[in-house]
Amino acid sequence: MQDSVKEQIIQAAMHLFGARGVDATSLQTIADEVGITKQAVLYHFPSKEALHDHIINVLLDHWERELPGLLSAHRSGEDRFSSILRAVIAFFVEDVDQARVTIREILDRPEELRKKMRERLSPWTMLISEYIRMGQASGAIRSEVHPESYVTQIMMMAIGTVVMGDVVSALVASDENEFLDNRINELIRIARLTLYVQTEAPRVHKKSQTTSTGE
Amino acid sequence: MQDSVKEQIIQAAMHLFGARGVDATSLQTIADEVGITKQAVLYHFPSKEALHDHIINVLLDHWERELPGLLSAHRSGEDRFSSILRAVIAFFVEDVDQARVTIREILDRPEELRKKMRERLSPWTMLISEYIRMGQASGAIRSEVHPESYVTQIMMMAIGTVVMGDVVSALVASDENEFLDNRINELIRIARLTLYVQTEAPRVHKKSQTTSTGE
DNA sequence: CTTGTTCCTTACCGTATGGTAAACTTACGC
DNA sequence: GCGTAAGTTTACCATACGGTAAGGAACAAG
Repeated sequence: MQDSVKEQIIQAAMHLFGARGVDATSLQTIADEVGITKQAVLYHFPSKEALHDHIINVLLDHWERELPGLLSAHRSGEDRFSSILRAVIAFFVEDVDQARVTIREILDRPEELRKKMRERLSPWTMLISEYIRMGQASGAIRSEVHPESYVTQIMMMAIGTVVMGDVVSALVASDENEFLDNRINELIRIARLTLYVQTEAPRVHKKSQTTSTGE
Repeated sequence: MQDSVKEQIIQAAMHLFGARGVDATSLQTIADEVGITKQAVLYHFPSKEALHDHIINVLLDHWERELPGLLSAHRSGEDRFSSILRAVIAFFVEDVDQARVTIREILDRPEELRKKMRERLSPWTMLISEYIRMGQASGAIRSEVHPESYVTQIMMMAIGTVVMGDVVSALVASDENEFLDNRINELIRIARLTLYVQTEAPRVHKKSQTTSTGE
């Protein structure tokens, strides 16, 4: 019974905020999508700003809840890396709305988001930096890697791949033959190769140069 | 004398659209920034949508004009790559507003932007893909590179670094010690290493393993 | 002086927005 | 039956928005 009206409002808002942006989404539109009146929305959330804030918190809650799981419980060794990265990407793919809202929030209210991210998420992601430093100490990870910047760049690439990739790829694709899977594979190749000392791909997926006969 | 009112409107709109988004920017706000009335804006542009469209075209014009120059007129060899990439990044850094507007447009009107990008920009960026393929044929560039995806990802990383980097880096930085330069350097390292076959940092040979701090 | 054009202003309008106030409905404990 | 609290509705409001209409100021050409 938790799929209450309030929950529906949150879902609708997350979707619409992601698709059109907060400013471009009126309370009426959200209400319509849920099938209630605008005032019903204002009953559950005292103001639009309160709803906005709540949506951001929902998003951070979700990440805070899922992130630890993504970073553990995977195979060990170097494949562990690909596995984790794929999980992170899948996480964004499954929640495109949330990814879009995140990017919009970065643009609209960077200061607030920075603060919240640092408070709530950085404890987890900084584990990755630590992991990298340990790897550097043991010689498994390239010494030139700048851990924090590396993580930042890969994270950005992951979320960007999902949210903006299909448009950016128009820069370079003359046809519709540029698919998400290709970009994800390239992202993983890039991330892995630039991290580990020995990464001459165990199984070179030499899928194509001329035709990517994907689905 | 071309720094006319119309030009001022365009500049103000570019800035405000980038900072707050198109929907969140009223014609009045633009007019205020220029120091004229709202109707003066509507004299030069018949509607807000027309202004919006024009801004996007200005942006594409700019890119179309500058891109060729960025891709040529640089040193040759492998340094040419870093040089070009730095120029591209500098291009975004100098026009953060335009970069921000671009990302917002990707979110708000992906279809339209896709179309325009493909028509106007892809001829230039596809040169890079061609360059990569040639490099692959000659053996200088890694065969695993998926040219289009590679270009897409690096482009996205470049623009993302400038526009979203400081917020995303909050994921991993406990303090303000994470700067743009670090991310740019890491981006260049990543881009270069994943492209060329021989990129074991020009100076790292058997001699020394612990050479970390590059330039 | 008149006419026309360019650029910009004041005045105004219909609509949609976020938000307040109050009434209504349903359910539940007493 | 009565009170009361949660949830939702209808009614209403002030504001801000994009846009239209019309009029002026400046200036040039006849």
